[in-house]
Amino acid sequence: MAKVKVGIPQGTRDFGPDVVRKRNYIFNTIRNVFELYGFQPLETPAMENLDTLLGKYGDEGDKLIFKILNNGLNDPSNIDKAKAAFENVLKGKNDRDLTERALKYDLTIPFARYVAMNHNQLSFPFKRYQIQPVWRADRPQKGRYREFYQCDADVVGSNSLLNELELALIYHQVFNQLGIKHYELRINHRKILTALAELCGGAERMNDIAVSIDKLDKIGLEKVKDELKTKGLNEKQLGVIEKYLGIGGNNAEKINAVNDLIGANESGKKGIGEIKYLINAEPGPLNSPLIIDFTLARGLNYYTGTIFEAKAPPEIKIGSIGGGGRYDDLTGLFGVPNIPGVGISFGVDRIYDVMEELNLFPAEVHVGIQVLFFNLGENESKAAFSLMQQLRGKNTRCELYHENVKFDKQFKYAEKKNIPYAIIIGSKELEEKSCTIKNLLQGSQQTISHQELLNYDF
RNA sequence: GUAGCCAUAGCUCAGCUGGUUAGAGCAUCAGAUUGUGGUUCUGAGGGUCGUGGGUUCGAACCCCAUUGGUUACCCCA
Repeated sequence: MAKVKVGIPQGTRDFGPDVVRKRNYIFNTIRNVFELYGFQPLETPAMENLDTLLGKYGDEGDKLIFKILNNGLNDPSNIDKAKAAFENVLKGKNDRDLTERALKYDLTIPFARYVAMNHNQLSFPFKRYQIQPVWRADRPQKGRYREFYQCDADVVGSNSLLNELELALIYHQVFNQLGIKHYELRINHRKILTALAELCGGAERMNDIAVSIDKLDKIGLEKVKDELKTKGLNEKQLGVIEKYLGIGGNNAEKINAVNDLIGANESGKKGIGEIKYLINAEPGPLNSPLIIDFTLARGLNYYTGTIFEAKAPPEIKIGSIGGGGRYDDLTGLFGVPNIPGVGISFGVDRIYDVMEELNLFPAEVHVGIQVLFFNLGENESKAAFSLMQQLRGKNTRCELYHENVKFDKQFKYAEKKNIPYAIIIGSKELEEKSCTIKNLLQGSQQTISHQELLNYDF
């Protein structure tokens, strides 16, 4: 027997039964909270037209889009076109004659595309949630996969800050229900970053500046300044940056400090006002760990307002487990202007890793089958089968062992599959129309009638 | 795209500065135990040491290439 080499693509994973159960536990928790807040489900295709995705995630993002090769390239009548297209691609361009579809990179842009296509039928504000896989052609490493799930909730067609507030509360509620303590929900505002950029030579510098200051806690102040110097900032501008990065203290102190620095700027004023609203409006009961972090930038360049980032507990070096923000005009990219929106996303795969490391999955997650009927022969198993079907009718998950083998084996099977109850019907029980029920966790057993079994509380 | 580390039984790994026939634990199967598991004991199967080449009297070990995995940078969930 030759060993066939089998495998799955880099950065993808199979999920065995135990893992799927645990993942579903996370999905269900998130879905329930989304529904509680009035969001409705939506699904979009795995692939989109390449044009829909390109240019939405920045240059780095574009490189990470998985492109799908067109079919029919070997058709003789297309062969010259295909060759020319390939030449184009080698030069770093995209060519529709070679690839015109791509796997989706996130859920937000496909959602914007959906809203643009259906804005006449939708009633606004439109609140949707979406739980689907996305694909990125990244190098896999810890907490980073090429196929992973996002759980998004977005509201479009509303400028109200109430939406931001609700989305922040969703973060709290989901993480609390999952038992994840010590996570951080950091917020910032793109307009504050814009104001900073305007003080440092122009709004168009915002992305450069944001990318650099985002690295503060990783590489330190001096290196951030070095990096910005090479990007063309002068000493005076670096001074402003240094002051900005030096802002510390609690949320109120941070707001005062940033107000001194950029409060005179129009964008700055607006951004600060909105952040202030969120900090003060935040209801007390959840005792939120809402943290203002002026270095928070977030890469996706469609954000224009508040930005969120949910960070894993610091003892787990996995970074961000969710993120989101406000975008003024996402559908404008698809020809439908003036539909503002705001949304958040949960990274389920990373949340899973966090929960696994912190041992947060409840034991009940693992219980699949509740009852195993032992197989003790043809007539015995007939009786067992009939009882089993009645139990199934009462919504009890059960199974009959598939062949008549030694007890030993049947017990071990039950143990391995975490089945809490075994039901034994042998010749004796068959005769007196009873059955022996054994609690495998406690080791106790009793003989009861069929009727008692059907009313048993598993 | 750049860099480091790893690859030995189904799984986790050991294997001395290169030296006969490559080991352990777990798992699997069989028996002790024909209607009562989880413990224990006994035994068995299972490896062209990722692949290809080179150095050597001799390679799991050294060198080169290649494939796969993993971690970090970039970027990100």
